[in-house]
Amino acid sequence: MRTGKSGPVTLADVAREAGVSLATASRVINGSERRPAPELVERVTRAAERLGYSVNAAAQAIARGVTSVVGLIVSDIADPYFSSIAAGVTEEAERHGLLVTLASTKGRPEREVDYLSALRRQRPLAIVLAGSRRDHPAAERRLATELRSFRDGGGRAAAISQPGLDIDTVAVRNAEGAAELGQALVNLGYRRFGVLTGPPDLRTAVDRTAGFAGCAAIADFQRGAFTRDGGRQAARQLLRRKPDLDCLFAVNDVMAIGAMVAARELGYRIPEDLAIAGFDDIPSAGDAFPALTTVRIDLEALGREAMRLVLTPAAEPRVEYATGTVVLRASTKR
Amino acid sequence: MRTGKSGPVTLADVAREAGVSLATASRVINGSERRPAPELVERVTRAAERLGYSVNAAAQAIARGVTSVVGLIVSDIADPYFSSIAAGVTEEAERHGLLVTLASTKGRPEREVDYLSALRRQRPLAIVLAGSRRDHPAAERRLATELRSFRDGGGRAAAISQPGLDIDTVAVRNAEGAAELGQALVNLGYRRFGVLTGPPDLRTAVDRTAGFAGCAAIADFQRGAFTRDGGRQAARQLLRRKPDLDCLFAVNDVMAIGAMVAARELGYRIPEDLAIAGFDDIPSAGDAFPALTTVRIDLEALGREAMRLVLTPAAEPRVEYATGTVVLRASTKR
DNA sequence: CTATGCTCGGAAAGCGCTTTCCGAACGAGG
DNA sequence: CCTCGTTCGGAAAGCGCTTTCCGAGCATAG
Repeated sequence: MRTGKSGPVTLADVAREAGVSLATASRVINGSERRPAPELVERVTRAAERLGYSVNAAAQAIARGVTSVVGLIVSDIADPYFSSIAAGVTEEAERHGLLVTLASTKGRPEREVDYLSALRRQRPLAIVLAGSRRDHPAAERRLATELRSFRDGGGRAAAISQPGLDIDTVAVRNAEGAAELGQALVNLGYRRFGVLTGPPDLRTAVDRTAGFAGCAAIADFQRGAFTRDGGRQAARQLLRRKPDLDCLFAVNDVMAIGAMVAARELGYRIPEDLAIAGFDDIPSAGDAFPALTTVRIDLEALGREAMRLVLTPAAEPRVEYATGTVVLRASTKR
Repeated sequence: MRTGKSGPVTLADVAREAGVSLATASRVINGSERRPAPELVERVTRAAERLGYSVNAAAQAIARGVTSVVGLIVSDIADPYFSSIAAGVTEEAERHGLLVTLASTKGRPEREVDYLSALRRQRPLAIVLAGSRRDHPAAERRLATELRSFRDGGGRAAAISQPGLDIDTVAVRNAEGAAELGQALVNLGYRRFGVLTGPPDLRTAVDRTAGFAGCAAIADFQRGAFTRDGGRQAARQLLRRKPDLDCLFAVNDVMAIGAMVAARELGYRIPEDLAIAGFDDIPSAGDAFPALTTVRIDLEALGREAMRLVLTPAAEPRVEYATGTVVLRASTKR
């Protein structure tokens, strides 16, 4: 099909093929204000098709001064929590004809900054930060600096999860959700609670623990990584130490699922011997057996909402709160 | 910090600030062959930092003729199967300093083409197609055309899953894996098999069904969507029709998990009354209760391998096969 | 001390597009 | 029949970079 010079077909090629000027070709292809005569439109369209032309987004971006991509930074795209958020973000992006460039930091705050600056180079319309906020002052400061430069240059950014970054934020009422859950479990008659807390520098984890502690008397804590295996190990240690707990609260669902595995390995029946509850309501929470009691957060909505915020500029950073709802399932049946 | 004109800081701004020419600034920033004198490097670096400069990737792409992004098309990023693949792709991309632009088609073949052409505009170094191949001749033809233009223009592409697209492919030995699983289940003593097949136009689903059927006598089939709910509904219908099956094979894990839910709703104990097996070994398969027997595919490796293939150009399209290994777990314990 | 060969900054061309501006062509109004 | 106002195609400038090319300055060899 293509002959001669290599590399992608350019608009100039199309114009030549159609026997019109570059300007006319451009006007046809990008549907500008000025619509050339029907016959020319036809010729150009045909030529473009014949050559398999695809506009060069980079050139367009540079000429127009805006791109049509948004950046998304998550901690781990394989984690259902983040992949659900990503689904919401991509869905809303698509609705606006935008492409999403994804970065997965694997939880390391330094990488978050690196990725932010890599994304910044793409001059995205907006950047959504969905990585978990950690108490890591140095990284946080670098992040803020980078973010400021980005916004000074006309970029827009939003965060999902904790507020505190001085940008549009969709925050989760972690403490409140955990408190409600704690209350519900107390109402169910549980008394000897064990809590599997996440990393101490992870604000989400800390807030959930605190909220829960406000409503339910906690017999013991055990820290663990924010992952399935973290939950499993933490539960194992905790149950070894305090075998007579009657309910375990893991600060997120993936930990809770790990905890279920551990509890069963130690011979507990769930929920008869030990109840377990989580937080987030990731898709597999409802499929676990017994189905996991948790605090439902509409994760896709979080993603969609962050996109919406970031695409409707405002003078001041806004913070929206998503509240979770307690979902009692079989893992805490009495 | 910034004064005067708006928009992001440009290299020209940096050069002016540092009192050097554009050329020198460029040489310092992008680390070209020619290293300017230390003093100038210092001045430029300082100026860039002071201004919060971030190179414009689009301009760079256009000047250099290559970008540093790769495109990834999946069916549904919220599905653990695809998010695991995405994790592999992003991991390998990062290792090469590349950014990943993600598109989620929600299973509609037409959208796959749309996204492909949208991605093509970004002139990515490579595009990885991880959407499921369907028998949808029209869409497939458009896809092939688009793909050809992309490659004619110097782009590289790879597919994950089925071969047949005339590009580098990482394929899964679906039939073989399913056959091995069938054999293993027969060895375990199961005899009355029910199969939950996916959509009839989905090659992956068809191949797995066929492979399984080659080794195990199938009492009945039931078609269903390739999702959790599809599995649940299909299982429900099938079990209503043939209540005395002793083992259900769902052509993927998410369907199998849905089937578990349905079976339990109908009063079956698993695995005592009914065994269940899936395919893929998504992360939650091992966490299900009872843990799900399945065919393990290293999904992240699929993603990594596809990236590797696509980044090491070859004259002819290559096809690599990933073979699954049967993992017997509690859901088929005898 | 001159000829030769470097090294190193900077001017400028060029990447693929968009958009402004200009001038030609044409229709309508007087 | 002329003028004015439109419409429309094309030339060219410009977007932010990279890179080639040139010329100045310097060290070394003869």
